Amino acid sequence: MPELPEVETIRRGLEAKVIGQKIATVRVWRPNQLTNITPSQLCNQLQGDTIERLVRRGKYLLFFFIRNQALVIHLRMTGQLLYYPEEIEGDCYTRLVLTFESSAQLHLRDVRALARITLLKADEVPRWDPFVQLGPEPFSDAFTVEALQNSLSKRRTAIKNVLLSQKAVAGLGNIYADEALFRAQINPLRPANSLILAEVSRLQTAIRQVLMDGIRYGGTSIRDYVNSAGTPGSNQEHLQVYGRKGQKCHCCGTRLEGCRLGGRSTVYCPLCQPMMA
DNA sequence: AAGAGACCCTGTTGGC
DNA sequence: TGCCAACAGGGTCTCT
Repeated sequence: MPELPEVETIRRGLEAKVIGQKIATVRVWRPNQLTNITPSQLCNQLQGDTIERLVRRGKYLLFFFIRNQALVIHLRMTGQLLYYPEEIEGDCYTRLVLTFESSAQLHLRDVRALARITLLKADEVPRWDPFVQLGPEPFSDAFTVEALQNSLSKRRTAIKNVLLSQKAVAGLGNIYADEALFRAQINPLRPANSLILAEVSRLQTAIRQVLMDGIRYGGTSIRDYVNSAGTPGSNQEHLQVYGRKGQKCHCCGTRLEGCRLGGRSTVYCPLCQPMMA
């Protein structure tokens, strides 16, 4: 559930708290959530190192350390990163705890245990395969109408599948993909390569708008999402289609329809988002 | 090569 | 009321 706006909200909340903090201990409860390292290796590598920078790329959060290391966390569905100024006992869903020398702690809490943790050399990050595959950041200069048009023109599958693939643009998940397509008035089932330039342009703008709104409202809290202080966001109050199947379109009053795409539930307005351009 | 579906996870929900 | 299947979904893997 944490998509770009949620991860960015967490990053902004954590930035002031964790930069300059030195790791005292690391505790791991689920070794299989570590992708490329054992719990004892992770502990040994991070102990005594200091967080220098906090970066978001797509839905990934990267903790860069002084000693050329980067801890990469992907929260997937239910992951939460919670900062505590003093040591505190986690609950049964606590999967990873970083304890700093100040005795502050960062907890990864994750009910479904789908979050993934990777430790890289900082200078290897740009060549890490998942990042090589990742599309442009939606707020970067690289995310142009032309770049999006180019990505979409090669794909015959449904436009929503392409948005979820992270290859045309990074950071959209099920919620913001549905919302962006609604705002751009594009049917999620449309073949990606059938979009005309005006539609691609609307989509590029809509993607930036829905993500910007998501950040402005502190993220979307449907089920599990809270920020690093444990506070929910309010963007769920502003959603136009996600989770509203069968309810009336805020724009035209038509009943919103649902379908499945790429294994994900999808909601759209059949009138505002027609199959033809 | 592209596209579709399974898989990992576990709490919640809906149907019988 | 109780039980169980289906569902939620991001990324990765496998198969066609």
